[in-house]
Amino acid sequence: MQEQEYEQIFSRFLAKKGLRLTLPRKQILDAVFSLHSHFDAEQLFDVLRIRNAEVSLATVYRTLPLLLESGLIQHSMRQESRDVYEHIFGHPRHLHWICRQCGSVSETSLDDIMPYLERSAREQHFELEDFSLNLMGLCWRCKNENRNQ
Amino acid sequence: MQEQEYEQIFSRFLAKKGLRLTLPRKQILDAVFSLHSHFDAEQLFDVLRIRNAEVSLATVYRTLPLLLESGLIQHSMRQESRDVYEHIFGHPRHLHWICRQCGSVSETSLDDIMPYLERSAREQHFELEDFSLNLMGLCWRCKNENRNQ
DNA sequence: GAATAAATGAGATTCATTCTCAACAAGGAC
DNA sequence: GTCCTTGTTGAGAATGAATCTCATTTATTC
Repeated sequence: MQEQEYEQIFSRFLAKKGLRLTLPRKQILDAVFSLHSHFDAEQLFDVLRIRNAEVSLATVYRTLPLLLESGLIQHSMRQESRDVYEHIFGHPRHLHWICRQCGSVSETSLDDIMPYLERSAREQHFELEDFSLNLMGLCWRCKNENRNQ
Repeated sequence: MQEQEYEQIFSRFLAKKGLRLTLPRKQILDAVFSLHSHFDAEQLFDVLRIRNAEVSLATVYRTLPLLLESGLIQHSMRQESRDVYEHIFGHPRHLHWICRQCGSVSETSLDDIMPYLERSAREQHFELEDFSLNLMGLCWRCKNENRNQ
């Protein structure tokens, strides 16, 4: 399965930094990849408890930056004053359309604008590592709802 | 001067909501437009004190959402766990290139990708109100510095 | 099997932001 | 004018996500 792959990636990443893939880290990693949508630290912590993994919230918070740096997850947005992440292993990067009314998040491809961003980065000699492209407004659902009131 | 213009805009916006352009709000508005770069709530508060405006931090925090909603400022990024804003009256919208090492922020035009975003919004019947397009990495300065070490 | 370095949980701490509340204005109705 | 409603403010308390501390445990090396 794919499981081995992300584990290998993380394990190698950690080794390169002189760190180890411990049980808590493995459990956090698995929890992250068991989710197929956005999550924040607290939600991830809940998933871990449901899976009977004895990992503290502190360790969750400590592991997130490592996962970010390894490239396995990305910081995808900030919602309700919480940092929201998603795993991006296998996924292509995408834009987020965030409804300010119902909070729903939908995604679209970045293909059309990626070449432009890359060219722009090259022109400035900027080394692009990460980015967040979030678009806020009203989804069609909420737009219609508001109209009918 | 331009001063009247943003004041009028804000005043009208407030009136539409049954609110008034009070002295503290006027002072905050002027402080915002006296700045020509990004700022957070605390920095804005400092500017107000320097200008001898007796405005509390609470009022600064209360006024920022109003300025946002009026379209006079935008939430441009989050840096060091603080929300960073900038006024956008007269300015065209832009992308932010944020260096993770030195914290510098540079801007480039959105012209090339805006049509795509608008088309994509139309296709989904999404009413676009606001967006943040932030690109993180290393600026050329820090990239060179790292190389020379 | 020391010695060194990394990891962890639990709880305390930080700090940006929001909330509460009492006091104060402004404007309309009469 | 006076009453009444509604908006506004400052000061400080409260919130809560994220980080830090520290004592303890675990792994690795020599």
